[in-house]
Amino acid sequence: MRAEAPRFGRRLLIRGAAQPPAQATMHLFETLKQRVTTIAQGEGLSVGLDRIAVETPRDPTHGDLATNAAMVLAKPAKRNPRELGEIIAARLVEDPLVAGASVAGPGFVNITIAPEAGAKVVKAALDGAAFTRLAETDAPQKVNVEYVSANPTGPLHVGHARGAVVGDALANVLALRGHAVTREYYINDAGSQVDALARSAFLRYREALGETIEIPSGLYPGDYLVPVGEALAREHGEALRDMAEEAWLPIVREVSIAAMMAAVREDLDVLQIRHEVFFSERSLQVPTDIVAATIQRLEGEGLIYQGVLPRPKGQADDWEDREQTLFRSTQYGDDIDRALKKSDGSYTYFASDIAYHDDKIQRGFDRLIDVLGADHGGYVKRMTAAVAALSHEKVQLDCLLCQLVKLYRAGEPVKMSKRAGDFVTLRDVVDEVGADPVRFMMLYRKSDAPLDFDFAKVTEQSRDNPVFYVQYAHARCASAKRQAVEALGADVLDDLSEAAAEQLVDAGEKALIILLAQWPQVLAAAADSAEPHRVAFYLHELASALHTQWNRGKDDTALRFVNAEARDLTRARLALVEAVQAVLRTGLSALGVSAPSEMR
RNA sequence: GGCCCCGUAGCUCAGCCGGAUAGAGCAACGGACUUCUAAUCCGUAGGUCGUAGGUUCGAAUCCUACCGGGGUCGCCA
Repeated sequence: MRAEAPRFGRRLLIRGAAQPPAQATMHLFETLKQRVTTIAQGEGLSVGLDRIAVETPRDPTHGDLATNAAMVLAKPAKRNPRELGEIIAARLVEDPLVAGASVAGPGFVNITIAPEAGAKVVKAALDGAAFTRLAETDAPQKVNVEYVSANPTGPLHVGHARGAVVGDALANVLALRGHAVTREYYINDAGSQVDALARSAFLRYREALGETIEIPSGLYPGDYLVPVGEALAREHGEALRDMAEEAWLPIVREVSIAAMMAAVREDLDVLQIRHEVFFSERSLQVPTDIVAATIQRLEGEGLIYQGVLPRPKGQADDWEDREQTLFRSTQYGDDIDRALKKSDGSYTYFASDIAYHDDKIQRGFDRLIDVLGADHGGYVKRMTAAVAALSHEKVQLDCLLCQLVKLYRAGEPVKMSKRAGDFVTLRDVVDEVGADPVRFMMLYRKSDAPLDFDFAKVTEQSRDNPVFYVQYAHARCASAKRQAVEALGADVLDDLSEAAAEQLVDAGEKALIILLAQWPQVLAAAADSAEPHRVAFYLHELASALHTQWNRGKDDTALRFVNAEARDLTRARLALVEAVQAVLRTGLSALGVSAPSEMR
C-alpha cells in the first residue's frame, strides 16, 4: 500500500526543460576550468586534466581565483610546474575574462578576473532559478530519500525534527541538482510496538468508559492516547470491552495507528515537511507475504541459511546458542550474519526492511538514502549489505546518521526524562520559536555532529544568531532597493541586467561577486556529498559579505549601494544587490527557510 | 571486547576525494560609533589540527596503531 500524499515540491522536481541562452549563464569557475584545460591540451598535456581545479585562494592577496593546473599536470608530463604555470598564465591573460595571472608558490596560477567577468556573474545570478540550474548534473538519477520514519506510537519529539529537516533539505538540494527525488516515510506499523500502542489505547478506552486504569510499564502512558480512547468509546460503546484481545486488538490498533499518523503529519506540517510516499510495513506482510517472497529469492542465491550466531565477546551473560534463519550479510561487508526471524516465527524488523528496500529497488531508484538517528549506526552495514545483495550491487544505499539534539534554555540544559509528558515535542519547539529557526539551526551543523539548540539564542535579533543574520541580509537587500526607488524613482530597478555592472570593482563588491559565482558548485557539492549543511554555511558567508559591504558604506558614503548623485553606479550596485538577494532567496528556499523582505 | 561516529583557538564549530602562512562566530584585549544604511563596526591576540608512526615534493585531510568522548552489539524498531 502506497498512499499518495498531496503533491508537493513539484516545482523542485521539474527540471529546466530548456537551457537558458548562453550569454545569460556564467559559471565562472567552470568556464575558467575549461579555458585552463584547453590551454593545457594545446600544450600537448593529457594526463591529469581531470584533476585541474579552479578555487578561491585563502589569502585574497593571491588574487580572485587560483588554479592548481600547473602542479597536477607537471608531474606526469615530467615538466617544471613553475615553467608550466608561466605558460598557462601567459595564455590566460589573453582571455577577456582575465585581467591578470601570475605564478606563485609551488606553481599556483593566481588569477585576477576582469570587471567584465564580474559583470557576467552578476547578470547570471539576477535570475536565481536559471543561475541555480547551472548546478544541474548531466547524469541525473532517480533518488529515494527516506526520512523521519518514526514509529507511529506517539507525537514526534525534537530528535525527530533534525532527521526531518535534514532529509527534507537534502531532498530539495538533490532535486535542484537535477535528480528525480521521491520523499518517503516508512511506517513501522507491523511490530510489537504498535501492539503495545493498541493495548495502551485500549486502556484509555476503558478509562473513557469510566474505569480507573493504571498503565503498566512497557505501554505508552502519554495522554495523547486519551482522545483515541474516547473515540473508541463513542464508536464502539462497550462492545470491545468484552471481546478477547485477539478480537479487539486489530481494531484498536488500526484506529490508533491512523490517529498517530494523522498527528505525525500535522507535526511535520508545521515544519512544511511533506512526504510523497507513506509506505506501510504491514503491507509487506498482509495480504501477501512479500517478505517471504523476498527472502525466498535471496535463498535462491544462497544468501539465506539456518545457523547459529557466535556469542559476542564482552557481554551477553544470558546468551544461549540458538539456530535461526540468517541472512549472509557478511558476504557484502557486514561483520556478522543477521537474523530474519524471531523465535515466535514472526519477521525481525530487518527482514521487513529488506523487503521494503527491495520494493524501492523494484521501483527503479538508482540511489537510496536513509536518514537515520545515530542510535541506528549499527544498522547501516547490514542494510547496505542487503541493498547490495538485492540489487546485485547496482543500487547505492547511503545512510545519513543524525546525531542527538540537546536543548538549552538560555544556556541551561532542558531536562527530559522518558516519563509521561516530560519530553519536548517537535510541536512544542516550533510553537515556541517558529519553523525558520528550527529548520536553519538543524542544518547549521554537520548532521553527524551533536547539536546544541538554545531556545533563547535562536530567536535573538543579533548577528550571533545565524538564522536572523542570513534572513536579515535578504531583508537588507530588499530595503536597499526600496531606498533606491525612493531616491531615484521606481524605474531605477528596471532592466538591471542592462546595468553597467563592470563598474563593480571595489574589493568588497568583488568579494561578493566571487561568492556568488560559487553558488552552483556549493549546491552541487552539497547534493553529491549528501551534506545540506554546506548550503547553510555558504548562505551565512554570503550574508556576512553583504553586511560587511553595507557597513563599509557607513564609513565611506562613496561605497553605499544607493547614491542619489550617481544613478548609473547605483544601478550597477543594485544589480549586485538583486543578485545576492536572488541567491539568498534560492538558498533559503532550498533549506525550507523563509526569506522575508523586512525584519519585524 | 567487536563495529560506527567524533577529537581543530579558552568556548561552539567549519575546513577533510592531499596543496600556499589552518578559518569563522562567541569570549578576551584595544579602538570607533551615539546612529533609521537600526537590530553595531574596525583591529589585536589566541593553534604540537588527540598522540605516535607511515605514504607523499607536500598531510588537519589518506593508511596503521594507540589515547579520550559518544553510540551500538542474536528474536526493539
